[in-house]
Amino acid sequence: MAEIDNISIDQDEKLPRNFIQQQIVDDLAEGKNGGRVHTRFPPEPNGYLHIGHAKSICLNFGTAKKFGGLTNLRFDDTNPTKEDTEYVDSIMEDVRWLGFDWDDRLFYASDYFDKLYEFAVTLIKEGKAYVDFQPQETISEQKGVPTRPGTDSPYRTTSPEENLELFAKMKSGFFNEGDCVLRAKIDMSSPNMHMRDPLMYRILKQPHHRTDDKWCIYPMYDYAHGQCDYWEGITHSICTLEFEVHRPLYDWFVDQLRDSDYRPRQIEFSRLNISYTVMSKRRLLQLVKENYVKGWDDPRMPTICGLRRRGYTPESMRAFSDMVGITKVDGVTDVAVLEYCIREDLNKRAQRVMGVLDPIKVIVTNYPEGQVEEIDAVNNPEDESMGKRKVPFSRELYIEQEDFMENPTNKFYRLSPGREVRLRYSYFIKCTDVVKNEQGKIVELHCTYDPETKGGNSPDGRKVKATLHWVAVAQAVKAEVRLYDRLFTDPDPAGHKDKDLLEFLNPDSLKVLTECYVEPFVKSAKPLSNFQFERLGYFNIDPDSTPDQMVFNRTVSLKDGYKK
RNA sequence: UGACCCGUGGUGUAAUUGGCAACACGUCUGGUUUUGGUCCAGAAGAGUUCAAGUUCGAGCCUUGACGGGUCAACCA
Repeated sequence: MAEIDNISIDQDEKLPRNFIQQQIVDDLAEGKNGGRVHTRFPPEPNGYLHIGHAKSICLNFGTAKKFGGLTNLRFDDTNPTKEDTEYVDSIMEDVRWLGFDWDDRLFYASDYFDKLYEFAVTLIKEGKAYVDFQPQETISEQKGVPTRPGTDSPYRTTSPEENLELFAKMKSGFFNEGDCVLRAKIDMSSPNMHMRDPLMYRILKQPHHRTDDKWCIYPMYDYAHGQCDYWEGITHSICTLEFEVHRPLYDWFVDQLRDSDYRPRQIEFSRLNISYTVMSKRRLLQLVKENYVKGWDDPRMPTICGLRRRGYTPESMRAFSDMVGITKVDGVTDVAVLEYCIREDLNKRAQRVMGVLDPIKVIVTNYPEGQVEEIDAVNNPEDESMGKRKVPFSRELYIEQEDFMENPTNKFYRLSPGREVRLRYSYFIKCTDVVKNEQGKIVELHCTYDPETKGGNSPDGRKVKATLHWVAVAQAVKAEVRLYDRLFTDPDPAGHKDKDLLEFLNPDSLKVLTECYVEPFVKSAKPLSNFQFERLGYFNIDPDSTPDQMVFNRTVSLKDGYKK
């Protein structure tokens, strides 16, 4: 583990400084916050984390580490109507899986409910907050529109003494949901809508997943976040671009609270978008709820649990996060970059194995019936230390239907009648007969092998143009293989104002093959193990897999240089 | 018609702070190869949204346009 950390630090050193790191360098140079760097990852536990969160996790933990600082995990659980411990657990699992550790610094916004209440009381006493009994629509109307100033609430002039009493009644449950709210008294004519007397508390008579029914008033995000940062000693509060206009409010609350030079600073960066998928919790939830996918961990989902099930490694996701960079530019990253990252990682590490997805039987007519040879095969040509294994070879084999063409085109140089190819690690074979059924469909190929070519080379220096993967029929493990394609047919499915993203759902995003054959070696592997099926791609064992019925996911295909 | 933010090859980022626009992905050649993978060598592709200004010199500073985004939830 230590070794992996060192490697990632070394790589990090080579990366150019992003604008956030630059700002931290500047802050440090100015001697801010006693030279401390402390970040936090603050998800709301109302859904599963996706790869955009992974970028934020890498950014927050990575940035702090780079400057010798710390990172907290904090659940932003100020809305009991949406949150649940199910999400808390999955989020912790995902952060750990990505390779990050918050040590003992696990916090919840709900940890601060008492302090937030006390602070609200202070603001009321200072005449900076008031209880407003107007209906929601009226408050909204009074806020006006961005181009026109708002108007004051009639409750804005209530005395602090009376507000104190009213707020206490709010807390005690005297009022019903919607009767009133607590608002900060700031500036109803501010060009920034968030400064027009924002709501601090609303009444929600709902149990909270941690505080149960202790509270019936809950703080709003804007009222809670900066204060939580402050109390935790956060120095750099990194969030996404949509919070940019919240920053003056963030600063306003913190300024009311702080009593020293220390102040947390909000910095915004652009959220991650990846082509051919969507990245908002709302839309992902819709895909799950309406059964367009099989769950949050469906391997087609851009969720961390989905990508994990698909066969993505933490290393590949961290590499991806580094590669896309941090800016304030709103763009769409090509999914090919993600695919590059997992291929690069798995190329170095994945156990090679042979598997036939779309089989056609080959009879090696001059090979003795009943004979089985154990052929030596290299486990990973990129890593000699991974050693070798034995693969059974016999008279009846499966090869890929795609690897045979009765009337080959110019560029096709695999098996065809009369042509000789190599079976990987074993022998040269030559196709002598094509056996068809009554409908004219090819059902079997008859080949001869050259015993002199054992291991895959001919003593006479004869060359072949292709090497095929294969599996011996008798020893083959029959398996199900799930092939995934992009979820949407449009590079930016959520980017069309006039069209619903469901119009772009890819009907072929999942293809299940049930008649696949894999060499027996895979039987010994654990769930989620990554393999390369030679010439095809990277595959892993799905959690649905059982010893009797193995199930593989295709993580990603190999790059294919073959052009028809 | 307000405030704030953002515009650099197809895509994502860089440009040591004002000095020959670089890297990665992708694409295309060629070589090696017992994976049409990997690896190696190479190529094409932007003159930095536009315009003016400051300057010996601007992707970077200034001003103004244009284009895109965010903000008017008792969500975060």
